[in-house]
Amino acid sequence: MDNIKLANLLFPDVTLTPEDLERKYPPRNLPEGARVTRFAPSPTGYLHIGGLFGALTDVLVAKASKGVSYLRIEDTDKKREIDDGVSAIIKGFEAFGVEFTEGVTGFGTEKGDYGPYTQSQRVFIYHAVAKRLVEEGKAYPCFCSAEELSALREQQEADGAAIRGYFGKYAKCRDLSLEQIEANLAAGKSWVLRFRSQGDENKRISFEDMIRGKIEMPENIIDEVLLKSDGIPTYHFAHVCDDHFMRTTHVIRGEEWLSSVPKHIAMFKACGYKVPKYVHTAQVMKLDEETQDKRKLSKRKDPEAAVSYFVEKGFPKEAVIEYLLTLLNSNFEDWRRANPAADAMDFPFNLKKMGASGCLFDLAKLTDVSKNVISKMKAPALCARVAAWARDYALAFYETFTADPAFSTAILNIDREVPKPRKDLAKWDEVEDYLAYFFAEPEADPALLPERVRPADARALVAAYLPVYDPAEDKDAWFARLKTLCPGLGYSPEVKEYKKNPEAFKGHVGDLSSVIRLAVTGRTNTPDLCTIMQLLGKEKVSARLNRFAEKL
RNA sequence: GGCCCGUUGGUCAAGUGGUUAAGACACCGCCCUUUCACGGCGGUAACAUGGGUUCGAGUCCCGUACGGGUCACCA
Repeated sequence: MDNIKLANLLFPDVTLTPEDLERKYPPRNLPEGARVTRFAPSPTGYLHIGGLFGALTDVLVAKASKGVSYLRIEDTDKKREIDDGVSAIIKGFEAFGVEFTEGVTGFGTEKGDYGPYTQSQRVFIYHAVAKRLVEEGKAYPCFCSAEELSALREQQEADGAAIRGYFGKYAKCRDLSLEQIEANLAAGKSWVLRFRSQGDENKRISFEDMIRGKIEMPENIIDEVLLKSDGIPTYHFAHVCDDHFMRTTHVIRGEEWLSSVPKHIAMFKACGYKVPKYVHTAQVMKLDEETQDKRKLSKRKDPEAAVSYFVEKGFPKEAVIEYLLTLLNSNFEDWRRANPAADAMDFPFNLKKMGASGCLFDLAKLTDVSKNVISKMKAPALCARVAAWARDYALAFYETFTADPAFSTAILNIDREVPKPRKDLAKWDEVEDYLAYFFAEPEADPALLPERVRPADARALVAAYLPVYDPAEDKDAWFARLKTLCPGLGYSPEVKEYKKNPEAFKGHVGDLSSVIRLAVTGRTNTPDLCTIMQLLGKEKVSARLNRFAEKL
């Protein structure tokens, strides 16, 4: 068999050589130990939480080693591709502030010297490498139809074959003569290019996974498809060519790829390329409500699988990132405690600390992380974030919230910027309800009156309080004032006193403040009531107190 | 079915042959407190299972169970 002749027959127009490519994409000039990572999604749908998880790993690993991370679009499956797939991915990363040093930056735009970063634009590279492989007898054309291949599969299943696929005696086209190939080509038969595996099923190959350690598997013996009949490479071949010429040092990907590593190593070696380090990460799972089993987060069944879910709910991007980081490296929380103000992206990420088993996505924990993140924000920044979210997802609220920015900032500033700030808010979609009583008179329900306060007592309190109510009083004066009313109403001005001698009083000053809180806000719990009343103003407060008294 | 990965409290997890088996979330209790939060203190709760190896095993080896992945001209 004249391989050179075959190569020219298959790739008549390809003149570029792998050597040209080596010159075009030279080894990167990076400091010792710098890692080059890539995130390589297919534009087949929205950005998935698992995708964010993986991308974060890539970015952090590169950053911690002063290396490079890049975004490569793997659009080799035209059938599954969706129209705005690329922008969905880019937008997803933008929403969470994840930035790569290189690669695709938008629809049709990219940065970096190792491009193009979109696989459909790299066909010239795959073909140059493929041609060389044919010249060296390491790849061959296969003319089998889809029907023939599925027949083969059924046959193997019937035989109970341990290994299934296109290999050895099943590989009909592996040893076609040049004449047969020429005839097939002349007949216009479509073909794929297959890898001519040199593997031995009785031999084992071992490699090192940075998370799982040494892994041993049988050698690959399958003649995997390198180029599909449309000339576009399969994932496997694109992975080998791209990660070599983009000079990737660490291939970080989901564990679903673990079983194809022997295949990939064989291909790297056949091409004469150095095999990259492999890192197979565990999947993000969730607890299935029906079966109560852990299972992979599914795009179809789980709305929270899409990163857009968190954007819509209004989780601050920092919170989602922080939470993901706690899953990624469990010492993140310790680091955060030691570096409360540091940028999460400066966390010294350690691949070896990644868990090997799948973790459950825990919304309760995310909520906790988020409350902490929000509690540290200053009111003006918080206001801007709430407004930006509301403009997109709660327009009516946006109007009322932004009508008086100074007021909005002031009400969000209550009990904020103090040593122990409140942690009431976990996400932006809670803000509207949280602040509702500032923008509209609440419907105070008399049933929510404290146990120790009967309607008549509440009415008496309002009657006594209104004449002495002075909105100019500060918190201490405000409370002292309330205490002066207590004896006349049968309540104790001191809680301790009441506790010592409960029979002597109807209740204590706290019960009375609860009545005012209920009348003014409709709630049984709020931030500092005195400040709330000051911001509301005397007119509204008085009106609310009166209205409440009438209802009793 | 073959091959591979995984399994420490409800959840995320420290842990690399000798620990009273950390910590965080959730839950419960107490304290603080004008409410509620916050904060503080405390509590319930775990090495899937059976065999080895060893003076000693969550840690090493083998089997079993359960979960996951993979076996496409999808990634």
